[in-house]
Amino acid sequence: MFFLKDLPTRQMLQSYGERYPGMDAEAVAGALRLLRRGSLLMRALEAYFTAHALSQTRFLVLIVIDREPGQGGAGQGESGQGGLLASEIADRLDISRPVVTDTVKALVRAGLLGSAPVPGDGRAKRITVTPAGGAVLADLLPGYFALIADFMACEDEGAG
Amino acid sequence: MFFLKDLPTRQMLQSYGERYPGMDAEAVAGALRLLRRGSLLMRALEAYFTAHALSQTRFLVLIVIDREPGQGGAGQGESGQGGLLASEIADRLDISRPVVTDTVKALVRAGLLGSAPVPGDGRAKRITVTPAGGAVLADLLPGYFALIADFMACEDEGAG
DNA sequence: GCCTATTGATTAGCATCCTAACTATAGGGA
DNA sequence: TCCCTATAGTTAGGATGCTAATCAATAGGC
Repeated sequence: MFFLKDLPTRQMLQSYGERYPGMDAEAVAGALRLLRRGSLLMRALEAYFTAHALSQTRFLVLIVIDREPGQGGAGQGESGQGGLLASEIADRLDISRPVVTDTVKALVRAGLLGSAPVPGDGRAKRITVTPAGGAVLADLLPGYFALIADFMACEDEGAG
Repeated sequence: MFFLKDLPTRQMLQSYGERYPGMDAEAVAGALRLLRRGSLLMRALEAYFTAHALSQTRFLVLIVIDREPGQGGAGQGESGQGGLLASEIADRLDISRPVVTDTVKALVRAGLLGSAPVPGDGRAKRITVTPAGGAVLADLLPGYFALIADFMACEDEGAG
C-alpha cells in the first residue's frame, strides 16, 4: 500500500528536480499516480472482501484454483485432474509459501476449499474448490466487477 | 498488495463476461493491470527502503514532514514554524494514528526525527526532521528517483 | 542399498497494519 | 465551578505479510 494522500505538485517536483539533477519529474509524477490509484482500488477491494468475510488474498486463492482448466471435467494441466498444489498456488500468486499454508488452512476450515493427499507423492496435497467455495465466488464476483467498473469510470480518482 | 502474477487472458475475461452479464471486461482488465503494476513498483520500492534500513512508511513520514513549508525558515502553515503534529501526519498519509505513533517512535529512536511538546497544548507534540534525518533523505532520494525512472521506462512490466 | 540434494509443506519469530478502547488535555455552556 | 464533548496520542489485541529454519518424502549417484 502507498499511503501518500496528496501527491506532490508539479512545482514541488520541479524543485526536487533542481536539487537532484538526475530526476525525471514526469516519471516520478506518473509513478506516484500509479501507486496512489492502485492503493485506493486495493483499499476499496479489501473493504469489499472484508464485508463478505474474505480478503483479497483468500479471494485470489479461490479464483486461481477455480480458473484452472480441468476443474470440473476434462482434467489435465501440470498437476492432474483439477485443483492445485500449495506450491503451484504460491507460484501463481507471488505470495510466500507460509502465507499459502495459512490461507488455505483458513479456507478449508471455512469449507470453501478441500484438501486431499496426492496419490503418487506423500508430501503434496491437492487443493480444490468445494461447491460452497464456488458458490461464494459466484456470489462475490458481480459485486467485485461492479466495484471495479465504478472505480475505473472515475478517471481522476486519487490523482489529487 | 495485489498478488496475482498472471493476469487473466482476454479470452478468460470474456468467458467471465458471459457468465456475469454486467461485467465490463475492459475495465476489469485495466484495473488488474493497474493493481499488478502498482504492486510490482511497491515491491521494488519496499526492497529499496529495506536495504537502507527504512520502509516505505517511514520514508513517507520523513518526506511529508520535510516538504512542509517553513521547515527551515519562513515558518507558517497550519501548525506553526516547521514540523507536524502526529495527527497532521496521519491526515496527510492515510495511515491510522497508532501506526503514526509507532513509526514516529521508531524514527525518533533512530535519530531521524525529533519530538517536542507544543507550548500552548499539553496533548500535542511537534515532530520535526533532524539534520540526520535530512541527510538520510538526501542520501536515499537519488536512488529512489532512479528506481522509479527505471521502472516507468519499462512500459509492459507486470502486464503479463 | 545408502548418502545427499531437492522439493512440498509447515513452524517459529518478527514486522507492520488495522480497529476499538483508553488516558489526558482543551474548550464551551449552565 | 462543574460537566459534557471534542481532540491528541497511546495501548491492547488481532490479522496478515515476510524470512529463516525445520520436517518429511522423493530422486539421483555410486
